[in-house]
Amino acid sequence: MNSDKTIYLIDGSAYIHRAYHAIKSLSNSMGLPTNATFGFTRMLIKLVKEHTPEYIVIFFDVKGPTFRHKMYADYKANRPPMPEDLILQIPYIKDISKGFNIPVMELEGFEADDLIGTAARKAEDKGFKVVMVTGDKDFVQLVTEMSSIWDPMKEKITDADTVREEFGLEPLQMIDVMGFSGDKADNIPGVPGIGIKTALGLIKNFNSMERLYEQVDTITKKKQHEKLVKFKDQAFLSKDLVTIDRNVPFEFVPEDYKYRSPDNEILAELFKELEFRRLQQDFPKKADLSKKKYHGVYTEDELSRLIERLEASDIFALDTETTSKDAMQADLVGLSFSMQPDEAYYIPCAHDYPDAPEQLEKVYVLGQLKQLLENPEIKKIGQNIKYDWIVLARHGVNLAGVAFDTMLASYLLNPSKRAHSLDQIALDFLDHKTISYADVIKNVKDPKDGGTNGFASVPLEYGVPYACEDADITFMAWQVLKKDIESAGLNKLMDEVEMPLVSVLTEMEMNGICVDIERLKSLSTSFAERLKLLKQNIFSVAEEEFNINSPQQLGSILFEKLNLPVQKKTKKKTGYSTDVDVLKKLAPMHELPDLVLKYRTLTKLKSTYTDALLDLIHPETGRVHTSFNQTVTATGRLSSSRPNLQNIPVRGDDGVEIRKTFIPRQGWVLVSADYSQIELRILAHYSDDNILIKAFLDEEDIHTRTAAEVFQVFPSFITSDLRRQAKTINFGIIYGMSPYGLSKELDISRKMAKQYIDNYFARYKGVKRFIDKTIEETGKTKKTSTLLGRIRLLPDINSPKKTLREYAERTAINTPIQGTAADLIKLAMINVRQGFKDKGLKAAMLLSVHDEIIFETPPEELEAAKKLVKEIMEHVMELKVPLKVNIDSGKNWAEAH
DNA sequence: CTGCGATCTTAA
DNA sequence: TCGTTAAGATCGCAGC
Repeated sequence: MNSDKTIYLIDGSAYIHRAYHAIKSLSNSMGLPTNATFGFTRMLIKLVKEHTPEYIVIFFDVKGPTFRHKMYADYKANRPPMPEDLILQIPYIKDISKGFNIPVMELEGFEADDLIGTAARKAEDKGFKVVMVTGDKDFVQLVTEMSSIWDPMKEKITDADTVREEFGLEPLQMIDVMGFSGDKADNIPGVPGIGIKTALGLIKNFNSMERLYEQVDTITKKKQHEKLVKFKDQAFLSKDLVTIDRNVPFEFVPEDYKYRSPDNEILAELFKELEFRRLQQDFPKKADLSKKKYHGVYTEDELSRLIERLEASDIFALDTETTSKDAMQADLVGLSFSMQPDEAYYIPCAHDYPDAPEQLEKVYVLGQLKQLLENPEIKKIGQNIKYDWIVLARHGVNLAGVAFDTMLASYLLNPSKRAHSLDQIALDFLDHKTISYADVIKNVKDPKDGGTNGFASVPLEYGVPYACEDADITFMAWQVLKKDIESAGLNKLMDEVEMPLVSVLTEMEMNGICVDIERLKSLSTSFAERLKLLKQNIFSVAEEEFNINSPQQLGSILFEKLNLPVQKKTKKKTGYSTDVDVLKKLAPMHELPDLVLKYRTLTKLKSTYTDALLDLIHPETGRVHTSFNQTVTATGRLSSSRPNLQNIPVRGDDGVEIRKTFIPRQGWVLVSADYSQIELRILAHYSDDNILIKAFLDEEDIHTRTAAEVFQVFPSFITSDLRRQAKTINFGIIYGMSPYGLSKELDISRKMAKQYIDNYFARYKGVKRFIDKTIEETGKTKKTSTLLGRIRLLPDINSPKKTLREYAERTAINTPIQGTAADLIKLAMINVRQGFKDKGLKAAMLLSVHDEIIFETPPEELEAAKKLVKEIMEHVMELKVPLKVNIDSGKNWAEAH
């Protein structure tokens, strides 16, 4: 007997349907839906990882009628046909199964249930233990002492004892129960009025359907007796329908189902096409490490030979290894280079661990490399080169000749991707799985003893191949990416905007901005005092102490203790919403909501701005050095982090107090230049709308103009409230707002909101045309683009799912507008920096906040700098309407803005 | 203790 | 179901 052998029988059809409905939206950049495929794959991975089965087989339903349809014409009659976007995924799901090396069984005229029932019986006969992998409750009848059910998604195991415990019956009796109760989903009628509860009771009393009918007259409940008698035939028919056929004619040869490990080659290929990035990493194609020529450079002789080779090549990839991810804090521990595929060099110069080999001095290495690195004629390739640029600059080397950044290239090709790391690029563009940093750092000896010092603590037998690979992959990725960039028509944007911007951002990050530390500290204390009072006040009003920061606890106080009316549930309907809108609505009814609102704004300001800012002041420069990310946003904007200086408060007295803590360096002036109505001007340009264009040419107030058009009132009669409403409409248009959204924002009826929008489009006909045309065009190309040719892929633009499609439509409108604004300000930053240099001005650019550039200048050059910046920004590109820049200066950011 | 999703708030 | 793009704090839960 081989009773220790276990076979897994997988209900494939059930899983693909479940995954399809559980995962709302997922598709690759080609628009191929992948939600069911992904869910199915995740289930298989879980199965294979957690259970390591010895025998395994997947079953699928076959399209078309089964023997049950012959018994009962209406079987599954209320089932809608399989959705189009699921049918498309079936071939991939079968391919995935093949990739896992799991055999697939299907048979015309039978459902997966019957095949599994039969297979289970035959396997039991041969002495196997059986695990049926499914989430379908119909399978309970197949459970025996040898066979159980496992639902990997709910982590639930159902064996014979569980069935007895849960239902109080033997598994086989569940057939009779279901015969009575029927099944809505499969259109099995059962006996009307008898549900699962009643049916369970009946079978507990009578043991089976047959026995029940033998003694049917002993049933005392009149109504129930009547129904049972009347629907007797239907009950037996239902029982037959729910009975899983355990005698389907097919061969069962266990040896055919013996499990082999997955075929990574096939899976890697599939995952790549489907764009399952996380999974792709788990099933890598094997790299051929043997052909790699990676070298450590330890002697003066080796270094000079390497430099000769680098000087002789037109272009090479470089990478730095350091002690920190923060470029402003990192110490250099080594450099790697690659000038041809599969070959790379690492020069360690500060690795420090017990028994570390002797290395070249850092100062010596940089001294030798300086000329090469600062030579603009010899081109350099990097991955996130801004990082290396800053690190090297802090070590006295000013990089020149930077020609290509692989991270930027990956971003331009598809800005919606979450990751543009070298690991991801290697997978996406080279089909290569890199050595993981986690694996390398694992080899650090005695991590507890004295703590690690980042890459400096990595032993060189691991450090050299890792560092070499970085340079090697960067070089090889460049070869692929430069071609992709060219064929996508992105080379101009790359060469004239993104690459030149890197050096501008490098300078800005190194400049940093000065903050008034004393002022910030006293602001923090004053916030703390006010918070203490507020907190006491809140607790006394609530008559109990609780965590005000917890929406959950706040919700139970507001809506359960105080019984205030619930306004809305949270997104995932897990609880009551307590956001600003809700609290504002509740404010007139009770004292508490308003206090909480005040508490919220104050804690936000204190924790996110005052306290966090103090923590991020650089120990040496005494300034705050944000990092600008060039590859995050889907539209082409920059983002800023640690700290995020793009969302420093501007509204409210306390916000202004925070802005006042940003100051120029001693004796200088802070200047802020911002584009006026940049997005609406871009809309005017794109749409060629007469009214919009005229309004900007005449320098009208655009929101007043819109109010006049939409509300049919002369501009001189527009009140500030009407102007406010028009402003909301103007922004709503840019974001593709619906009548519902507008009604909520303006607190008016939906009908009224629709009227406003209709009025808007009736007047601004060009805007309407632009929107329609853009959506139509995007439907064909599946992407939108900005004036400078930046693209964003929109695979869902023709999706049959309304929410997905409409979201894609909104982004198809918004991205060209927001993205073109981003193009403009990026160009402006490049030109302004160049302008300062050309005119010999000392002014230094510090920040950029979407439509605003902030710089500092000595006061004697203030007027010249302002004039230059305004001139450059306003003429960075010629649109159909003029660009307008407001520029102001002061002794802090609040004054300048 | 760490990671992660959900909720909430800040900006343009 | 219902307006775009971001970063970040905190809570509360799951898993180690």
